[in-house]
Amino acid sequence: MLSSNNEEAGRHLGVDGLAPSFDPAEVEQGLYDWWDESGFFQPNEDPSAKPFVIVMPPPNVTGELHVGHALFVALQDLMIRWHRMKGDAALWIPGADHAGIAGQWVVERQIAEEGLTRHDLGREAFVERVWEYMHRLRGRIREQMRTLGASCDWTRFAFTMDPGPSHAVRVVFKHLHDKGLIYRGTRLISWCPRCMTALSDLEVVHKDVDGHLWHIAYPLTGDPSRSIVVATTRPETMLGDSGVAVHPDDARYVAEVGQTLTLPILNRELPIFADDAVDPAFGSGAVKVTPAHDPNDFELGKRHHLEQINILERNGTLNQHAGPFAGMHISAAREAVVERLKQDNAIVRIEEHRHAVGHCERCGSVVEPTISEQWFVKMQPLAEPAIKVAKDGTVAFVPDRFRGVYLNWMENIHDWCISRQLWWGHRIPVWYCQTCGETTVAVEETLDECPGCGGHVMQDPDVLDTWFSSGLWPYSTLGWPEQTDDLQRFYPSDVMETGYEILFFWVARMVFFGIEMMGEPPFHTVYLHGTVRDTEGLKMSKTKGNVLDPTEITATFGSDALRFALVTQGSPGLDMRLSMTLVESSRNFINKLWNATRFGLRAINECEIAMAEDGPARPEEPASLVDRWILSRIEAVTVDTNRLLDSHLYGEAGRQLREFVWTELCDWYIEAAKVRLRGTETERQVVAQVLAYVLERVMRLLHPFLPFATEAIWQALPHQGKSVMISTWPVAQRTDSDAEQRWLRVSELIVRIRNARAEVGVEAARWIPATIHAGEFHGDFTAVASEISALARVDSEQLMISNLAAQPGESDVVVVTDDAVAVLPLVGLVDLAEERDRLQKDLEAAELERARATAQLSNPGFVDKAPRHVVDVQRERLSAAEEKIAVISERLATFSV
RNA sequence: GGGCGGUUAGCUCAGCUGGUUAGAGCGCCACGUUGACAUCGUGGAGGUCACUGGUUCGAGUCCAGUAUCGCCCACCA
Repeated sequence: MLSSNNEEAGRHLGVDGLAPSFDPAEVEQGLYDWWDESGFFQPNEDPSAKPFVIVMPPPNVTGELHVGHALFVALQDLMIRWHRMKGDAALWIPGADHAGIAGQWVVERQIAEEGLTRHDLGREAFVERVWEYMHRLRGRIREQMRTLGASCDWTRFAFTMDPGPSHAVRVVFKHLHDKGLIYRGTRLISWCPRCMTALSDLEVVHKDVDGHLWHIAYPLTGDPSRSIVVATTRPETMLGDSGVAVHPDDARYVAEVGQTLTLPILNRELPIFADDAVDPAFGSGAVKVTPAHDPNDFELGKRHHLEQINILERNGTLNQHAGPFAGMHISAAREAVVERLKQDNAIVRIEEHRHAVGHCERCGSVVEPTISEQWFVKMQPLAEPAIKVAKDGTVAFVPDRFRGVYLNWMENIHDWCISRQLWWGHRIPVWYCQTCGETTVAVEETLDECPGCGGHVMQDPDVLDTWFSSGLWPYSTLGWPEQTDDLQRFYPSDVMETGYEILFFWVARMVFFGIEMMGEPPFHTVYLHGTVRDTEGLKMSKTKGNVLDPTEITATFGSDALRFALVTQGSPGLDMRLSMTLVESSRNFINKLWNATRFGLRAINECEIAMAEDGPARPEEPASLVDRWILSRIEAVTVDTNRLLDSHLYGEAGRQLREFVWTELCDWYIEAAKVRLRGTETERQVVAQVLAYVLERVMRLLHPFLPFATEAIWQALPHQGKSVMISTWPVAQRTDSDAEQRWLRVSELIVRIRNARAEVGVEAARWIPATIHAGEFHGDFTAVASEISALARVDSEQLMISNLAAQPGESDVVVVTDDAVAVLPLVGLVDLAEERDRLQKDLEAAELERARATAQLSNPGFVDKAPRHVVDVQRERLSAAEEKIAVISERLATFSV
């Protein structure tokens, strides 16, 4: 019976040794709770420990988690577990986001099913409903995170709408307001008529749509028989026109500048004026100017003191300024206006025209630019230091190309519209006195009276853009503005790991807010992952119905399998496709690891291998070349893993570990171990020690990738350690490249013998005799004769290793490697002609090899300029090929046919 | 309009500072139950590294250009 020495963990794990095959449900059962209850998720309190902090991108509390969340959990948990094992005070702060506009929308849709709107409920009751929803979902999201194994510190869980972060929002608002960086202004903003709120530039997504360019004739007031033709893609906005602009040098219109036109339908008089901004080559060269509904025209109108005529109501219907069209929704107005213009013969021409139209990021409605009084953050002063830290590398990007993307955005930034006409979110902390008219910005949640005159105050009805509060996340979660111990110790954080799609929304804003409020950026590294797509490469979305539920995958294959698939499939900054076969093959790998340990454990327990608390000792005097080889390899892999993790190449590190376990440990070492365990007691001891050492090391290296499985397996090993997650991260011992090279010769010979057996058609189960002529490496081959015998299925009684030239007989198969010749007497099996063909193929390969090496070496530039070791490799290659050719040729010569 | 990325085996992707015969998983073919694993083993087939130039002794890797797919940014009405 295989049993665990760690009763506590064993009890929680329900693991009593390792079952015959890996069962994710069994393994993950209760393990997370045990970790959590043991306090392993909280940062190391040792004051000398270096903090390593990741602030989790708070998922929106608007739905279940999807595989995109599983990806960030996998990557962040990997980094956190790795640093925790390195002895750092690793802190991963979990949280959730109230998701302003998205959150409100979800609940609005829910009550719509009851036939209600938010106005039927009223603000207070509606907000109450949203809170209920969020409370319910919050727990669900937390459960899913736990299922995924996220080792975040739940005692520090934060929600954007909680009192602490909300207070931080008000303090920042007041700070920026007092500094003049937040202002209220009447400006042209993007308005979603469906959500009935202002949006920031980022919340407007531009889509190219096929439209038309309408050419409309505006008659001259002074001479209605003549007209100027303007071109527009949005004819309905003509209702708000207050001028027509032409280029100052445009000869066609130079005479008309200063005159006026009569606006069709409404008969308003419009001045004709000149401005450099007009492109004479586009359309008719004359542009209608609608200052209240077009960003360009807004600027133009300001320069030329034009009237701003707002034709829109908040809900997207046209107001009294639209004359006969008042009350109509703007989406219907285009057709109506065009129809009317046609009747009036004002339409001169209609062209096909493809152009970009802004849509609401959340609901997809066409966004209307409109003039409105809103709150803004003045960006220029905040952007400057945020540009500097990206340029000088204070904040690094992985992959680095996102630095440019970030800078391009920061350098062309516009002021940020932060007020939203919603009910769900942080209320703007501004109070207006009904008596004296004074405006007060308060950090308190409520203000009872006007601090100036004691009059009655009313709070601004609007709420803040949800990204305002997320932007403060790296310190609002640590108790700021109180100078808490957490804040002292854990700000700034280290790595910001998130999707590239929120680089501007979130990352950029955290940077400038962090510098402004805390005096330094909130992290030194931004690691950006890609989007998880479906098997077809399509983005997952609820409407497409191709969203994968991580908990379903987890239930079948386990969290580790999903995480390993996500981590090893991806590369920083690139999208990836996730398929079930990929998750399945990851699960298969875990099963392999599991079973390798089952094999190892038997030897370890039989030999009663002692292990210190933090793992077994490195075997001092390994008996065999295979031992030296695998011990060297595990150290090399340790070096590589460290190097790759340091360079944020997590996927590559995982793939490399998988490769090591499967190919080197299982296919070679364990296979070789099988025969050696039948050997002397000393040999058995060594094998068991090596297995213990390597397996224990592998569990630690893989723990950040496969937290559940490695813990379960590690607990089954006979040591006194408490948990692999708080064991020491491996640092490499010396490697032994001599052993690695020598074993390579042996394994190559074995592969070649197997290959020859297969080609000749020797049954797999059949043991055959062999003579190996090993020249200068004869000693190596002798030392591992039993391994060769077992792995190549050569009868050990009949295996002869000699440094004398082999004397192949008539029906022998001859296998030639760089370092050895194996002669396999296979009487009755060998077809001479086939054998000759086989050798002929080998000969051709060797000749090609020789030709290539010769070509390289006869190139004078190569020998002179290439580094010594590269040239040496070619020389060795040449002499090996020559030797091979000699041996094969000699053998071929004995075939008389 | 500007910027960025992908293009490597049938499929999904690695290939990190240029250096032997370009790798893995899945799929495919042929065998196969040795002290773990059929969620497996052994052997094998399969690639003009999108294309064209260039730099270099040497290019999948660096440079320039082309094609193609995709993404981001952008107030030409």
